Amino acid sequence: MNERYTPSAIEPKWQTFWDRDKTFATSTDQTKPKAYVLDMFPYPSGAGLHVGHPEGYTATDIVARYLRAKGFAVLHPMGWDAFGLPAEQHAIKTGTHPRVTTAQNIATFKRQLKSLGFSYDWDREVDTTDPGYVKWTQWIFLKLFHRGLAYQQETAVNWCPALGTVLANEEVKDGKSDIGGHPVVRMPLRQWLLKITAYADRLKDELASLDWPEGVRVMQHEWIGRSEGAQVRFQVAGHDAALEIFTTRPDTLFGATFMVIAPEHPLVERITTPERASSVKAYVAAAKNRSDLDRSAAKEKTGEATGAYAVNPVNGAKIPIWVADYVMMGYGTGAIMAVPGGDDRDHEFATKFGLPVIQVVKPEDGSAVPTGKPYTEYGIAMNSGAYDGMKSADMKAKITAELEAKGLGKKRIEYKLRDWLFSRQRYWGEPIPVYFPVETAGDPRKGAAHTVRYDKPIAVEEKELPLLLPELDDFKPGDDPAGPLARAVDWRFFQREGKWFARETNTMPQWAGSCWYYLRFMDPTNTKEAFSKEAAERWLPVDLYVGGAEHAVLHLLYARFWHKVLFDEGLVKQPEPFAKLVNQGMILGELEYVVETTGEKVSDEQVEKREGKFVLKSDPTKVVDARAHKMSKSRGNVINPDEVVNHHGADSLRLYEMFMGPLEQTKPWDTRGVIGVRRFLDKLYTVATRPRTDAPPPEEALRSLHRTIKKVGEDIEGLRLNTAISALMVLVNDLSSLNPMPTTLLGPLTQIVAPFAPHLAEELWEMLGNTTSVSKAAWPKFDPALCELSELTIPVQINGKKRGELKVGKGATEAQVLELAMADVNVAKYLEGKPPSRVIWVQDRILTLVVK
RNA sequence: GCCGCGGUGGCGGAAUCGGUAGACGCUAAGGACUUAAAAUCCUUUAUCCGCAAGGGUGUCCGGGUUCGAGUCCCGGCCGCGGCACCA
Repeated sequence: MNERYTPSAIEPKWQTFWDRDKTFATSTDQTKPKAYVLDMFPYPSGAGLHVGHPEGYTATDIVARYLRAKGFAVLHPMGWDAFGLPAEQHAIKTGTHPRVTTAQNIATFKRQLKSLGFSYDWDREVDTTDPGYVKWTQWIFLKLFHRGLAYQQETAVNWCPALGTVLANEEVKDGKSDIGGHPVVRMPLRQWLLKITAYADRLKDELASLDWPEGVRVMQHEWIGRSEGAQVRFQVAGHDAALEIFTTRPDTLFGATFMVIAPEHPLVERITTPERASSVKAYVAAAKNRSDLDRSAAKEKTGEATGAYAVNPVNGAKIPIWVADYVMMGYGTGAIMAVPGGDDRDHEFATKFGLPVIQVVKPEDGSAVPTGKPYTEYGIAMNSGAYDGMKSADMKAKITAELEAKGLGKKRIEYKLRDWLFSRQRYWGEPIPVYFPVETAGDPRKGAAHTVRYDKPIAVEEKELPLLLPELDDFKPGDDPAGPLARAVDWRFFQREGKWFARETNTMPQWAGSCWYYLRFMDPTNTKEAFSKEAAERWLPVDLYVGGAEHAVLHLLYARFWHKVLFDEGLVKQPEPFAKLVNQGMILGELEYVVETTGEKVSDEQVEKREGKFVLKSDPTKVVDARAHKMSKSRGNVINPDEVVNHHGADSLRLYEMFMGPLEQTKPWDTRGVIGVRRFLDKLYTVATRPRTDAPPPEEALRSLHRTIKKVGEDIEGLRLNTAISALMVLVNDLSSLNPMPTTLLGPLTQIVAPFAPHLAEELWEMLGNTTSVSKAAWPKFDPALCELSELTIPVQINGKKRGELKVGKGATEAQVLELAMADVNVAKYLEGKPPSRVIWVQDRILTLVVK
């Protein structure tokens, strides 16, 4: 036994033990209740683990260890989201195969995770790039394909020349790629899409059933963006053509003073008058070439009149049709009726181009609408013929029904959600398991002229899965939007029954593997199925899912979509995969102090606070900005968890990250703070290794123990891990004066420390003479009677101000406490001899007296 | 602009149901031990007046409800995150 706590000796010992003993193998005991505790699995980057990873992982580890001790069969797995761009980029630069890089990175991540003592069942490790996993990702794709949920389309896509690939709308920010920040342009390309819109309503409605952060639910709700309105037909004057528009406000039809159609609208050319043709043509051409960056950066409205007019179906008014890029082809019908009296954007446009504005809705409360501004709320109809005086909502329903009766319109529901662009022109992803007939006279592998019939896709047979990637030496995308796989001609083209076929050269996006990994964890070695029905029934849904808020929409929406498809296939019985979701907050770098005027960095010792602001001690006129920033290589504020482990041990790192503050909160790292939890472990070690006695413990110590057992359990269940650790510190402080140490206290103490600092707990547990892991022991029970303080300090308030304190036994009655209070000198001073006019006694908490 | 989250000592945070604001930890100061340093231990640490007892002030700001408000209500300010021509 060491004199002092030495994590570098203890931690490897127990990590090896857990590995050999398979301590954390998932229980197969069907009589136990189940708990599925899941982390968002990482992309194993070359940089290794950063301190953000262990935050969520420690939290779930604590929960998993606690639940095992409470008698649950716990599924707590870990794996790798290992397809993805960085490995491919690295391959392009160095020629190293992504598979090699990926394997190295996984090895690093795994070593680091193991060094932190997480209780994963490593026999269930999954790797999305493993052929045994890819097989089932492709298998699920085929399910979607056969259900008509995967289809091809020539679409204007976000082509990123620098990355040599197409990006989903979600991966483009302000016209630049989310990864790398390269420019993105629009170009038409044949693409695979998944029909997530077919599930829009279910994805929206079933959000309500989830125990998820409000913010994430709201974000998904808005992303889906359902709006109810009407489709209305406007005849184009002098043409045998009509403009179909979508509006959520058919009640403002009388206020439509012009129409706007998107530059890409099919009617643009046909209806434009000869006089306007050249201007419109130029505008449309310019709009097509404008990248997303330009479109989103442009504040000012632009547009051109087509010279054509439309007829308002409700009043026969002839109104001009304009082309403008503030109307997008991808939403609704690509055409709108513009109501400048009731819509900000239309108002701005009307103002710029001098178009008339008619107010058709007034506020219900009779208040005036400020002139020069549209009134966009619901209210009372005006300037709307026979509808004047109706409430907006009523008029909306009535006018829609009337238009429908005349065949001029109908109710319509629109979504912002678009179908999911599912193909990527990359190498390092799952090949899409589809091939196409090839029309050719020769051998296309040798360059014979050929036509690939992309319109006749054929699914790869299930028994041929997995369809693996070909070996390549050159991973460059090149200029060919078909992607690097197009160059692997021997892989791409094959003959069957004398006919030539070509494989799909697009691969799946990185999201594919992460859409269902939580299902594979339930049954990771199954070679016959993606997962068995029994496993699904045993483990679904995921009871606790912890990960970063950056996945609020994409991953979580895609995974829910796939899950619902599998639900419809009858493969899973729950409509939703993740019952409870928690986002861990980001860990920022250390606080930095910067002089506002000069930008000079200073240390916290050079700074003091005056009137709510930090200023330089040496020159208090200089204001210092104190803030923490996101960790980044360029800023040089990255904390490497390995260094913390080397210095203080994994238990200290785990404890510190949990002690910093609430799990969900963003919080700055403070290296000096680590010493606090390290001292706690040192103290615990000292207390637990001092001479012991079998004599019963003093009552106060016993009460402290029971109070802490209760609090730690409750706090873990509520994921309040910071206060749980604080409670453990209080307990150890309470026990530190006991010498010799009563043995009966040490067992439970070790057990409740174990989820947080498992290595040290195992060591102490062994010293107590146990021969099996502390994690095999049942969670200690507390005695409610021992959880309360025996003597309470009750404050006495007079007219809301605290004027005294009384020591009373728990359960003291109002009369008893009042009598004591009246006897208190200080209380008496404030009563001035008068009896209190009112006495408020909150049992065991506070006594308030009111005197007039 | 809209939506979500938040604002408490020098710092991270606690106060879970409207009931002693500042638990726990860091930092800082003083002391013990030591030849010395580190480590450890002890004391103090919201702020102002006071030797003390005690008292004043105090949870972003301004109002309100209440015996009592960090907590509830109304109005504002600031920070962070998301969305952003979606008709």
